[in-house]
Amino acid sequence: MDSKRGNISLDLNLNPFKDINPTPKREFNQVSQLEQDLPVKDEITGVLVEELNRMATENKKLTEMVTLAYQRYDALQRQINDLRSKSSEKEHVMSRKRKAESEDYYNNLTGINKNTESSFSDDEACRTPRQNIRIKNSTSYFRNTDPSDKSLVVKDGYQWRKYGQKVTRDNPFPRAYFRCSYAPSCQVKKKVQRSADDPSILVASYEGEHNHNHKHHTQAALTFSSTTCDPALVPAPTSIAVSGGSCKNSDLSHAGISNNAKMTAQQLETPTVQQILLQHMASSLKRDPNFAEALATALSGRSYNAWT
DNA sequence: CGCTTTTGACCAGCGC
DNA sequence: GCGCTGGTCAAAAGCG
Repeated sequence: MDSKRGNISLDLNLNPFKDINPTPKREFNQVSQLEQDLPVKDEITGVLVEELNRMATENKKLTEMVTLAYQRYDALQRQINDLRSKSSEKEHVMSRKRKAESEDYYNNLTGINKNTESSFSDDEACRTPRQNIRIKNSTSYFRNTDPSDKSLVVKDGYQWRKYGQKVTRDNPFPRAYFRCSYAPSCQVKKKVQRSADDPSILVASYEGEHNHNHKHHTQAALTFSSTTCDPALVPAPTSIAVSGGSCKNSDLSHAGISNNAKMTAQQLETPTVQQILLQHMASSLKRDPNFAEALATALSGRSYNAWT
């Protein structure tokens, strides 16, 4: 893993006085005096070498801490993804019968043979001719910014009509049922339910595929589907979406730094992302005159204290 | 007035 | 057969 991450050393500038102007006059005078006093100069050199060694040790410790934090974060992300995939499998098994029923319902309505993804394995999907047109399912996660909002309305760019609400057994929060209301022929449905673990997260399950392109124009944020990245299916919510998806091409620049923690393990394991992040951190610290001055002050203060 | 939301009733599958 | 559960229907109410 470290080989993928690359060099994550903080690369601290251990000679901060080099780039800082002007050099304090008092220091210059002290150096001049020190040149006249060789025993004191040797002592100062020893102190500086000791300080350099100490900084190198601290740098190494910090590097180890960052590495450890990355390892722990990756492990947690893997656990979350495992739990998500297990719960998704369980839900597919439970609803297999019902999905088959809804499939018949769609067939009666449209006259087109469609199958749910959960009804066939991928191998079967490849072998079965009627798999050419399939009902696609996906799950998206939306962060609800307003805790008082209990309407379960998810702004994903499409126009929905609510046709039912139920309290389910495994979740204290009600589940809302929506149909696409833009086109009568569009049979896309979605279920929205607040996450039992985190009530601030709305879980939207989409069933089917829009047969039109109607969307609102305010598509500010991104979504990452946990089961598919089909752009025709994945909605474009105006709220912030989170999930364990794998849309590698997603532009994360709009997600904001607060969403960094929500990036998938796969995304974080990408060496380029980590390297860019680390390079950005390092360059930001290097460019920041306040940081350099603070570091120089700290070092000069320590050295000055050592001298006195 | 037309559209959406609410909400109780209804239906079908499933396990016992 | 019965009860539980998830999904859907449809009448009434709400809203602009």
